[in-house]
Amino acid sequence: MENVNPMGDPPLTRMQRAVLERLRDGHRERSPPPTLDELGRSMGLKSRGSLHKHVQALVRAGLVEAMDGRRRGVRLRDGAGDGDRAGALPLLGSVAAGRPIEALEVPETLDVPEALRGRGECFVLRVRGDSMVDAGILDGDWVVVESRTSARNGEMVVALVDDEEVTLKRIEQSPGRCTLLPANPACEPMEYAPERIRIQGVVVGQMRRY
Amino acid sequence: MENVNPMGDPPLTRMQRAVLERLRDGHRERSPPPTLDELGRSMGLKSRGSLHKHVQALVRAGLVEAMDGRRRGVRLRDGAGDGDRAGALPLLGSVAAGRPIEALEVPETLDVPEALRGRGECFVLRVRGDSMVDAGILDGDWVVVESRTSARNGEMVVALVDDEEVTLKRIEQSPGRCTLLPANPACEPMEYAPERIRIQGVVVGQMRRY
DNA sequence: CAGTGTAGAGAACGAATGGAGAACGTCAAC
DNA sequence: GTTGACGTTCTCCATTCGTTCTCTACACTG
Repeated sequence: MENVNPMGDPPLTRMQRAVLERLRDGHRERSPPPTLDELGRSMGLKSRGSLHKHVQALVRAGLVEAMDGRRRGVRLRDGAGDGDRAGALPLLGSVAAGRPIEALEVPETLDVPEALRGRGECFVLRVRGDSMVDAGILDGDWVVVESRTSARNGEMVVALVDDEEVTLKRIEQSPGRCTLLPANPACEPMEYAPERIRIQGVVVGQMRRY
Repeated sequence: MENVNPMGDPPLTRMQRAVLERLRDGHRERSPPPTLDELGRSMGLKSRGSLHKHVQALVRAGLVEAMDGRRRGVRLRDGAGDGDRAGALPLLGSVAAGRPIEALEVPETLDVPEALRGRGECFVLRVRGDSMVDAGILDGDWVVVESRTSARNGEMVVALVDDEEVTLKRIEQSPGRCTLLPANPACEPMEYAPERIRIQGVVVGQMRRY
């Protein structure tokens, strides 16, 4: 009856989740992987045998590495660290002017240095097209976007237009008018009534690989 | 560095990691490589035999140089001294066309994701000026440079001219001629005899903060 | 009530870690 | 050549650790 596929396993029990949270805490604090005794002590438990069963459930769920005599201590698997700021941000897809965001089939993350991030929650988009080429953003570049719903004039934003199209442009807002400015002489500025535009975030960083 | 072991090898044990940390401490203090006795004494151990086993595990993990009768003392391998700075590359200064690299007064490093790096040794430079603006490299950007002494035509290189000036340009090489091409119509291509040019590296990545 | 699931304690087993120390051979210094 | 330092290999021993299992207690459901 052991189902190896994590998607098909029953949901984690309360205790299993508590163990996972404890492990994530330790991971955030950069503690070495705890032995069963250490983990048990930190949770007020006395029996390695009992704890072992909880840990094995997490192993089966793909969240924890399997242990053995040579792999001691309870280690979280990569990606099970619960969005700590260890370096990876979600790559949500690609953005090309006038289209919806092309979501990826498999969720990905991308390492982004702290120096390129904003203070709030960030995500990454891949740029398609050259509408911002004069601002030094080329086709294929990654942009780091801080989730925000407002922006200052001149900031580069990811904007949702009419709840269906997404675009990356510089924004100029005045009462009754919202202008999205490209950085490419071959493209035209676009003007909208403010209620048609929804700012999804502001660009705070950019990266390119050659 | 904990994850530097190839897939399949068990992670370092606690003791092995403690030995590694002790070696890194000595490295930071510029101490000479300790003998097994010295290292053991500094860790409260009495047996060179036991310690030797830990050191050999670090050798197998590629973190420590192999010892023998002539190579005495425990030496960290290059790059193994930097524990928590595994993602950091040296920031060597800034590069503006026609000037020497402006070295920093205090050595700095910069976090650079693996995705932006080349296979070889890399360093980072800050760009000054806009001679490469049409290639999407703006004043203030960081470029990730892989140390190389040769490049293919069309690659962007950091080149030393006449052993004194440094510049960031696209390179075109033919017999008897070496051309450094800007990406800004306000700047002129420069031609040199090949022996006047020394390629310091090739640009493999770029980053910008807003 | 019986059955099921969760959760804990604790015992036992075997493997692995990690230590001490002895012995051997190599190497450099004298 | 001699000597001491040093790396290497090996044996032996103690402890830790993961794993498996049994038993018990509690809560919930039909």
